[in-house]
Amino acid sequence: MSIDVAEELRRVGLRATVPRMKVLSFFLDEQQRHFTAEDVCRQVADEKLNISFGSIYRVLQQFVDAKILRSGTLHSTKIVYELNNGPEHDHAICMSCGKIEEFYDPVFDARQKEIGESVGFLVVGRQLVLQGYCVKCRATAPKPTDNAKG
Amino acid sequence: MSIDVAEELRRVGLRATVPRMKVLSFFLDEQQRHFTAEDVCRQVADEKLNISFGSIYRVLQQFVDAKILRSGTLHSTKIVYELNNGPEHDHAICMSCGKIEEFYDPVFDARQKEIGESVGFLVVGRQLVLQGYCVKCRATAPKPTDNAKG
DNA sequence: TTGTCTGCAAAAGCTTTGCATGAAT
DNA sequence: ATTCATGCAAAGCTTTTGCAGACAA
Repeated sequence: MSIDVAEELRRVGLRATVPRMKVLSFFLDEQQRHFTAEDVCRQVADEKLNISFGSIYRVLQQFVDAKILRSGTLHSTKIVYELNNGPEHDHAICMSCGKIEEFYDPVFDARQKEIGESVGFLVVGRQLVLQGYCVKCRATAPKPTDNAKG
Repeated sequence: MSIDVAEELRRVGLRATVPRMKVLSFFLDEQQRHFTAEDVCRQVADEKLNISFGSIYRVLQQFVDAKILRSGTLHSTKIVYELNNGPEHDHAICMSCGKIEEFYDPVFDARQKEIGESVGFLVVGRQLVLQGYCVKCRATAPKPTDNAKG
């Protein structure tokens, strides 16, 4: 795994340092896809290796610039990072357990262009997060009152 | 104007204090609709009256709780507040000048429910911001390269 | 009077940055 | 050897909170 990530790093013009390789390996290995800087720092540093918060933030931002990662905000104001592989998508987040589902809907793409035109905007992107309750949380605590907007 | 806001405040169970009346009056008077706490503090305090940041934040949050205001994040990570009047809507923001347009689209409402079902979520709300360029900025600096996601 | 609110200032939470040491090429 | 990256710690920025004095009812 080390060789792969080292080459990938050099490919995008970054030196193959330990923190960078650890962070990239972490994203490539995990089943989960969405992590905050704190998540990454905790997971990457636990193996007796100390990697500072400053480096984590710097590396994550460099990876976003290099299109290795994408960043955004989902739950709170914390920045969430995910691998920039696979197709464009939006997110649905469970307000009870935090579970995140990704989805892609062509209807949104089409409508956002039309809506932009109706208000005189050339739309080039969007930030869309659906808030709700996943199957499991609906079963255990079905409380579909109106918590959020919409 | 003072009488109105004082009564409105008491109606929602809040004492009619100077900071609260000033803040509410500010939102009611302005043509613009979207303000950060810093915006409000700057605008409300300039008239020789000193209102602290602490109070601004407390009052804004109380107004959100009382359904007088709505809050969310549009541009940055700063919280943006708007009057909770008129219908539900989403926002389009110009990435060049910051201009904000509000819109409502029933297609989104319908689709978000269907999408939720397809991933097993009961969707109760959403956070949607379209990013683009307004008419004016398209005219002066038409640079529709791919800055943002989508 | 009584309970609430304010201004001040300090703290909290997340992220960024300066700097000297240390590592990659 | 040179250039760049790291760890540490301090600062930045937005928002929250504790507290004593002040105000609304």
